[in-house]
Amino acid sequence: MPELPEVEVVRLGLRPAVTGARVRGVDVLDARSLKRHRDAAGVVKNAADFVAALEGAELCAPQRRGKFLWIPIEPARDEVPRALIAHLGMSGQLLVREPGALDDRHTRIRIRIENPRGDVYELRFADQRCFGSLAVDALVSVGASVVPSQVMHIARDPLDAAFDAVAVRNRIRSSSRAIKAVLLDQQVVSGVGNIYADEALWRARMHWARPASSVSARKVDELLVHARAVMEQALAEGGTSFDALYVNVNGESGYFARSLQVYGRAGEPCNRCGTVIVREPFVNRSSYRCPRCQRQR
DNA sequence: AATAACCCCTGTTGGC
DNA sequence: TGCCAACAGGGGTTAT
Repeated sequence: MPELPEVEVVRLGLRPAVTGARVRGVDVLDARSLKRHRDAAGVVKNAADFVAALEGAELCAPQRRGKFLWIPIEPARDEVPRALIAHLGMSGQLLVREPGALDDRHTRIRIRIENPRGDVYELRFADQRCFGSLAVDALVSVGASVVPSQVMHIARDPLDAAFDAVAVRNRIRSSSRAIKAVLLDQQVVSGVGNIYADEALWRARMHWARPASSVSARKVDELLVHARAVMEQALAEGGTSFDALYVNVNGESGYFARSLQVYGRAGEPCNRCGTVIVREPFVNRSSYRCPRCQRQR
């Protein structure tokens, strides 16, 4: 999927179009894209309920934690605060289009909005693989923050001002799992996916399979600094696009793919030492690393 | 409790 | 040319 930088690019793109806008109509073309639209017991609610929850709603500025995106709804009196939440999964896109613009492939849901200036846009959720979803979810308070109930268990991400690097480092080091598996665990640190995990590990010169508990505190701190740095850099370059699956709200690709050091570069030389990058199986996916810079030890 | 295995989907690509 | 397996950036649930 879109990982943190890609989701943040989408959030920034949505902001001017949706902040203060009012929902004028909703079309659910494929209810599979509402699998996260559930009641408190976790039972999926129907499309009509989703539409009713959004019709006429006033949207606030979009928020993000890790790879989750949400748009709080201005609450009516005596109503539970709620938000339109989005997870892009592996192939989800949120596009802002002019009304009547040419159809986007795999469009599953359309939301027509009108902003305070009277501009009308069509917010489109397109998703090839249907791993992503939209939903309307209750907002709940967790400590100092307010997040959708489905995001409660998601840890803060490295770009969050309240990210506690020391606590996260200690949590990482308390696990016997492979360091990469822990880095990908959204309940430990959120926002990092397969691409940026590999890139951060390369920058830290660390083998993905090292037991997290065997890595020194200093090295874990370093790894987290690299994870944050690589995601910030990717964000500045508009995110990573390998193909047309990840795009911003205008349907445009990001430029960070050209800056990747290991991900997707099997057979190519490491830019640090010239050794050929290898691809290794890792939980039904792949890990890329430099065999010389990132040795297991 | 923590961890591993498997599930959800569709489309593209590369080897035979 | 055609077929089929492998693969693709996700999270969640179930089993161990």
